[in-house]
Amino acid sequence: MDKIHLITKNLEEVLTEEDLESLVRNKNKLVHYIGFEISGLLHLGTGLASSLKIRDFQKAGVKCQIFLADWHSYINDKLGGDLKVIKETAVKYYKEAFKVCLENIGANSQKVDFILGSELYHHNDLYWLTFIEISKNTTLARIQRSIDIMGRKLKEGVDFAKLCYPPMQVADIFALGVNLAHAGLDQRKAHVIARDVALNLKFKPLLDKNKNKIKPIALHHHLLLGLYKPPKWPITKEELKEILIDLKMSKSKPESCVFIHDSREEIETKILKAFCPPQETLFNPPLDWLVNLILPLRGEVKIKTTEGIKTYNEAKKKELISDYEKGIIHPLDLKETLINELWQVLEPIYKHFQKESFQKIINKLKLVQK
RNA sequence: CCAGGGGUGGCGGAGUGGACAAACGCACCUGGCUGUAAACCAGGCGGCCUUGAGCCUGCGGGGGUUCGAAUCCCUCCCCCUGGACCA
Repeated sequence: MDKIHLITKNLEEVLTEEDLESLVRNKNKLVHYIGFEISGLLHLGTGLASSLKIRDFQKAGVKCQIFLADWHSYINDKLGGDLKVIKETAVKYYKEAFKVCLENIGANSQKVDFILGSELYHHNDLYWLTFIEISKNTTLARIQRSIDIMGRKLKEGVDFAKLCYPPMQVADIFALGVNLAHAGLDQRKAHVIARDVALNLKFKPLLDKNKNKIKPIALHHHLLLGLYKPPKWPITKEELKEILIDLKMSKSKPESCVFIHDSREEIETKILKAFCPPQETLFNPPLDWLVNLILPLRGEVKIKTTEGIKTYNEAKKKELISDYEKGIIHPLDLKETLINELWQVLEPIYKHFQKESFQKIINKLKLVQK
């Protein structure tokens, strides 16, 4: 099943493989969606890692949709909690930025549908009915536990609107008729709720081609690591697993991530400063980026090793990691490769946004911290 | 609406009339050491400059008392805990 391979490659988690197989086997129309909050500038994770999978999905014949979650962003106090600014940013910047990213990595942006949350909800009784149905089929405790999907902790005293966010996110999936719900691993809780309530929905359940109720399949891509050293180091594998989501690249920590608009100099500075212990492969941001982003993006990379220049392709991912572990790749050589390769990908995007009209909005968003 | 607790720098958290530009910790920045980063050591960390026992801004907002306020009073806003109200 080549289709399935395309859909699942480089993913961190698929819920569940069996469901996906049966969906494909029965020749159902595959409908994908990935949702984004509207906040600051796009970074590599949002802009490239997500687009990379969209490219794969398109190759597999999947209908792809990007959901611009303006209401969710409003609920989550993004962009100063100003819905007008959020909407404007979604339409004028996010859409454009995603299109550019998609095109630059070889996906077809024309065939991706962009959907604005507020438009989906407008005059849509069925949506709100589904929202209520989802809420009826889950518990307050569960919703409370799931608010980390918005990057928040319950203890910070959330307002009630924030508790509406998870069921809304789940309702989005059903309202859009999505059978392939795609997101970073941090969105797991919402997707699991969606799967748990799916068969109980009456008003707008997700159906297969034979009109049977089905659960949406959750596809979770890897979250690129932030460039900083973890708060605790050294750290055990188990401890790391627990805090991994907190260590993802985050636009609220500009030095932890690379934005799709960063100049070559900015990229260089950030990556050279990145945490990168020799021979460490468990938590090593530059190695992580190279393996999980650059390799799939570029197909192959050349790196200086003590055994001369070596070429690694996607199939040699494990070899690259083990070579680093053996110490035949020096951290600085790894970083230099990463910088060069990353710039190959980002330069056209960088140039595209040099136009004055974009610079204005980019500079505005640069000042935004959340 | 009531009662109690609270709002201090990027974060956590001291300070409760003068020695506070505000302890301490974390984060961050610079330099040294490493073929990267980390660790470690030294320094910095509100702003300004003519770098000074200098000036300005500053402890939720506004007003006041005082020679002097983050610290006292008034008032408003917001957060937390419980209660009341409503059913």
